[in-house]
Amino acid sequence: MSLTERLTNAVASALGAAGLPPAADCAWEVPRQAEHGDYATNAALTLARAAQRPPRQIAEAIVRHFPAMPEVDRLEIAGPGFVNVFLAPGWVAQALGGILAAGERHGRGDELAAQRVRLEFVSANPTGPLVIVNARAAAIGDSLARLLRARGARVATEFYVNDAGTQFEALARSFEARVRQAVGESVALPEKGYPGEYLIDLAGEYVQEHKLEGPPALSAHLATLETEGGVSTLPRATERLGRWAVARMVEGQRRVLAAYGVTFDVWTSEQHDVRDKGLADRMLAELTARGLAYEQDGALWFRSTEVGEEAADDKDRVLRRRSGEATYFGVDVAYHHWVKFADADRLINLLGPDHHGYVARIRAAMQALGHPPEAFEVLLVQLVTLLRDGQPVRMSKRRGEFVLMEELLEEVGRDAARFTFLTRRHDSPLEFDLAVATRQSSDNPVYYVQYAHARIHSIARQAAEQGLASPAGGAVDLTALSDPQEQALIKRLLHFPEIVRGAARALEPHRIAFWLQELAGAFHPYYKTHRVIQDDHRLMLARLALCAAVGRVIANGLDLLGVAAPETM
RNA sequence: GCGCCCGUAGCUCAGUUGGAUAGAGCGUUGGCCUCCGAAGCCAAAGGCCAGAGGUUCGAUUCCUCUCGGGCGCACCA
Repeated sequence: MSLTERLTNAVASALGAAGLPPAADCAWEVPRQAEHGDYATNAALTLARAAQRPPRQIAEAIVRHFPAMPEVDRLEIAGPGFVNVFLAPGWVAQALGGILAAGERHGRGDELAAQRVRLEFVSANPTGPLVIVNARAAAIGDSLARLLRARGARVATEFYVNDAGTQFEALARSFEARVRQAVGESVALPEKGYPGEYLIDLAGEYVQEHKLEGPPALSAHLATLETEGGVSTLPRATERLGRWAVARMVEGQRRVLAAYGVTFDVWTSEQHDVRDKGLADRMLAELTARGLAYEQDGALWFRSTEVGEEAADDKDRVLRRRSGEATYFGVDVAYHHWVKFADADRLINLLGPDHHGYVARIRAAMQALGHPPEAFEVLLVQLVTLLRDGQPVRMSKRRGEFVLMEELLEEVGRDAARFTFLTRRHDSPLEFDLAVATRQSSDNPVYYVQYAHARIHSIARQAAEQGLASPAGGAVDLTALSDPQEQALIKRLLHFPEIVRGAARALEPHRIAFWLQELAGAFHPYYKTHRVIQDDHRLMLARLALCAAVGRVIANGLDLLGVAAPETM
């Protein structure tokens, strides 16, 4: 049972003893001001109305009947009726032992143990290399997975490859044109094609790998491709070329993500895992049978406006075009219901802001199919405005101008890039100045946190070299840690599990990043003013234990962000 | 026109399901290495939390409106 849970029980017990009704919710917070104690509750304030008593009177009753606890040194009533709790220094010092014993598990919990989560992020179209905003989504998504797992959830991370439909066809046609150009044919890029240089490079690779020397060789090659099967409305050879390009593109994306430290449990192909299995047609039939879809003007429409009180869309949406082909939406409903919900009871999708108009209809469809509204969550990751020396850089795959995620990794580095993305809320637009990030890389807050970790390991190394390593477990007298800064550090470490729990519940990994900066910000000054390695052996061992715990928690926190915790820098 | 997100220090951003005196980094100014790592520490300056109402014991936080910025509103994905 956590400390705040024990405190809550104590309040309940006190209220009972005082003959007062139980507090509906007894929330504990850590006051900003140290003078206000280590924990404070507003229970008396929230209870005042129901109990028809002044809050301070209730607070007095709570304090008077509060059961004795080894954790608590004293209580105080403050302001309009807060009950402030001051922890007992002896108990705090001993609590450090619990943190050290928990080690890697300090911060973990099991309140999400019942959840099977399907977490989709990045899911960039296979029509070009990954760009900066993908790096942001990757950092957030990967950290979310780590957070949810830390609190017990079973998480499957997923990258959904949109390798079908209009965009795929545009890519296939563009790629074919580039291949033809590569062997010397004079053909123009299709009108809605992708002009990016990456397709030129890729076409060059294709020609080289297939040893296509000149237009005749290409024609013969394309003729052989025509004989093989295809599923889109494209000429078969064009589609085959497109498939090859997509496979290469996805492989490139996968490789960059891996270099970033992000791997996915599931790579879903729209073509193979949804369309080829006929899931879309099955879904459209099912929706029609359930009366959730209707025909009009030759198209099949979903009753978005009539489904789900909160999820209601503002207009009905097309599931199947007059041409007979399912829309992206139609496919997506089938995919969400039969693929994603097949082995998960909670879906979390990270999408770009351009998708936000799309969320309502998918949510409506999921509710109509019987999934509770809270089982489908969408996090809109806002755009990254990339600056170079203060000047905005346009990022458009279609115009072929962008800064690649790969380049970001080279210029800024994996840890600094991830940490920077994770020190912003996902829903606030982000300005990322490459020049500044590169020039000031040593001022990046990530190094501040990592430096504290490296410093701690340096101390431990020196202690070990001097034969001062701490004795086998339990022999350290932690009560030596009575200094206010030491007490404050331990209390901070004790907060960590609650911070992780809150970040996982709110799906906000940035809370971890900020908290780590605060922890490092408490450790560095402590280090400056307190000698760890020193003559007082008892105090030294206790301080070594404190440092070890701080290092351990920093490492645990950085791990939740997917950032390394180096022992030397 | 309708909908969503955002507006907090010069800049980039936090602000714990509404809590007590709104914080950090960068930048600026001034100090600190014969002593466990100066990627560090100490100090100063910097705010009408866009604005106006409302709910509340209490509002940066919730509601309404106004202003300002971004993004969506396809038988595209």
